[in-house]
Amino acid sequence: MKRPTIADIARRAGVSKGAVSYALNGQPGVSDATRRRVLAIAEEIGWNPNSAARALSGAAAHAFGLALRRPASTLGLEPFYMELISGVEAELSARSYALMLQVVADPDAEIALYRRWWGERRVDGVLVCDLRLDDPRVKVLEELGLPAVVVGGPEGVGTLANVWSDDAAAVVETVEYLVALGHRRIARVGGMPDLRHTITRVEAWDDVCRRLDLSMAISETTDYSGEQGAHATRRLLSATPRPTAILYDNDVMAIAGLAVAQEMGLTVPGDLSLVAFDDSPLCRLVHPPLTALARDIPAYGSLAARQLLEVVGDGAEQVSRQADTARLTPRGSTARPSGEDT
Amino acid sequence: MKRPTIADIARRAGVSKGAVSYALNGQPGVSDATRRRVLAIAEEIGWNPNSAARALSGAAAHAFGLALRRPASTLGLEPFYMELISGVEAELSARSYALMLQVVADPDAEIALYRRWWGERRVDGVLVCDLRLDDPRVKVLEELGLPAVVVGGPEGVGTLANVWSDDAAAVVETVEYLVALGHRRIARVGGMPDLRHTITRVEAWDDVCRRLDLSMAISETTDYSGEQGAHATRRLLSATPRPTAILYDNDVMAIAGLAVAQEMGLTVPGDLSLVAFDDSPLCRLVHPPLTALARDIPAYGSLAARQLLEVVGDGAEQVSRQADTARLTPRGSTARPSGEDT
DNA sequence: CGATCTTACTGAACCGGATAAGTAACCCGA
DNA sequence: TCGGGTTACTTATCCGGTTCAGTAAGATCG
Repeated sequence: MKRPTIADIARRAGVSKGAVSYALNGQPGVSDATRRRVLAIAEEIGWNPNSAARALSGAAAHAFGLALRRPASTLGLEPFYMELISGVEAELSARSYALMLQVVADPDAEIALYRRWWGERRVDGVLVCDLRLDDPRVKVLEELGLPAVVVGGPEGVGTLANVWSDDAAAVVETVEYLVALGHRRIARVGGMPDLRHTITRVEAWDDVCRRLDLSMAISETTDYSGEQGAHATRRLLSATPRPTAILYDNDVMAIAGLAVAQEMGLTVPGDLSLVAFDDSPLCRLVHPPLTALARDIPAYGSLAARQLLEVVGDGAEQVSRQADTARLTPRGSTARPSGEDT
Repeated sequence: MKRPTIADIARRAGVSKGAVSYALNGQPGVSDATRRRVLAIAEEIGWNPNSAARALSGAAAHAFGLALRRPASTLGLEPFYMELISGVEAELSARSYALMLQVVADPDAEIALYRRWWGERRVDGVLVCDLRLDDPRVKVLEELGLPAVVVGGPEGVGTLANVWSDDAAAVVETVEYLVALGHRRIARVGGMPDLRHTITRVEAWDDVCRRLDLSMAISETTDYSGEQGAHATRRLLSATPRPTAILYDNDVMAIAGLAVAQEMGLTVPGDLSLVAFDDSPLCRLVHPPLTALARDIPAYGSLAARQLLEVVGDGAEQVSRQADTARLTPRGSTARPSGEDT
């Protein structure tokens, strides 16, 4: 029952601990015969290297950290994180890297967690999500020298590496598409206003709406929850005249918006067109299926993981890498506005 | 930049490493004055215990493991895991325990992962989900002596601790409710047939349907995906006569089923009543909102985490603890069947 | 006042690997 | 046949904590 160590292997093989270590790590210094014997014994008694002992001898922790600052409820609902994690995992598990996950309550707790993880040498690097304006985490990570990859940017990441996708282009494409369909009164239900990517989207939205000279272009902000999405939709649809199209910052709010529209007796897409930022299978499951700005989020996570592996590996200087821009995927929730509204 | 060790503290404080260790751990053997001095220095130079060194001296890894065997796509969609994780985290992060997450491809990979985690002393215990019939993981964990808590059961968990909820009672309650509303032809779209909890639900379903002598009681099995849920629904609704109510084994399939019904021109709940097992905010967001068997999944995760802490803590013998039974939460998707169907 | 007990430490071993330095044994060429 | 190089090891040290066995100095007490 006691877990075997290299000393056990050494005793059985009749050689020293050092020789066993060389044999197991493919280092030169032992004969092929001895190496085979050692490996066979290790296999036989089910030996695994004690990661603590390895780490103590200066090796890497072979683990990355990911702190999530969202309440439990939101976490469960939004597919984004889970998809991101599965993408990260795809990259890491192939390399036997572990992912340490922790939910934190606030920015201070997150920073304390980074200090602890790094101090305890539990992780070799971290992934940072939900970049904010003047995000204090960036400076702390730089000071600590803790390798990190920011999922977001490219602005405001300091000297940290990052991966990002061009949300501005996606917003512009969507608005142009809606306008091409004939919409002139459009609205937007956005996420939390202090998040970097929300700011990027708002700016792109304002620019393109001004450029196309739309008669109505309202932006609302929410906390990404279905409740607030529904509430914002209700407010928007109670206005006179009401918008003929709404762009949501995530799929959960778009689905909530769809339910509100149906409940208010509006037909989608006849009376109202809806577009969701981020596409999850949910968008295809509701009726009508939602037009969405699809991003391959697992791929985004994989890219971030690969980048972090690189940063940790060769201590590369800052690298900024761009993921694919969200693809506008028209489905049943968008159409030209009905005549009276045009 | 170099991370400080207790040797650094010892040098500064002018005492030995041993004294510093006693001081930092609240052990007797140092005077209050020295203890305060040591703690102040530790604080000042930003010392954190090296977890590897601690673990090497026989301490716990202060981490639990969770292996997920689902493809990336399903993981992102189903809120269950993320909610479970957030519940687990709520318990663990308060105790500075970390959660190691890894996605695995198949049962063998999962077992190999347990061996590795335990051998490398990376985790103090694991949470096991998706218990199957004759699940090979149980025996391996028992043999390894790796502390574990099965989320499921109570049958088939061997000598492992477990937490479970009474799905059979929930199924019975739901069927009785539908029958009380006047339904006599009901169907069920279930999850993967080799999962323990699916078997439990099927048996309860068969029993109660036989007892109530229903004229139609079909069970379909799926892989929990929205696609298969939609497909099963299409098949069920194409039958003559068709069922007037369907119980789904998760919310994703129920939402897919709702979309299928609407697409086939059936009104919900007029022509068809729907009930979802597991309630996520999604059920409230679609129109009509879905009647659901609500479980507090974060609480379920917390319970499992607390149990694992106990098992690890005092090496308690087998404990089986029951979580709350799913509560039937009627919403807009269930009603008495329209006259012709009764 | 000397024996004993307590307090507050020090020094060293230990955990399980990695690794540098040391050491036999053997081979090769001059 | 001897020096030099290689091979195949062994020995010892290190990583950063924990912990146990000392050990001085001071307090307590008969």
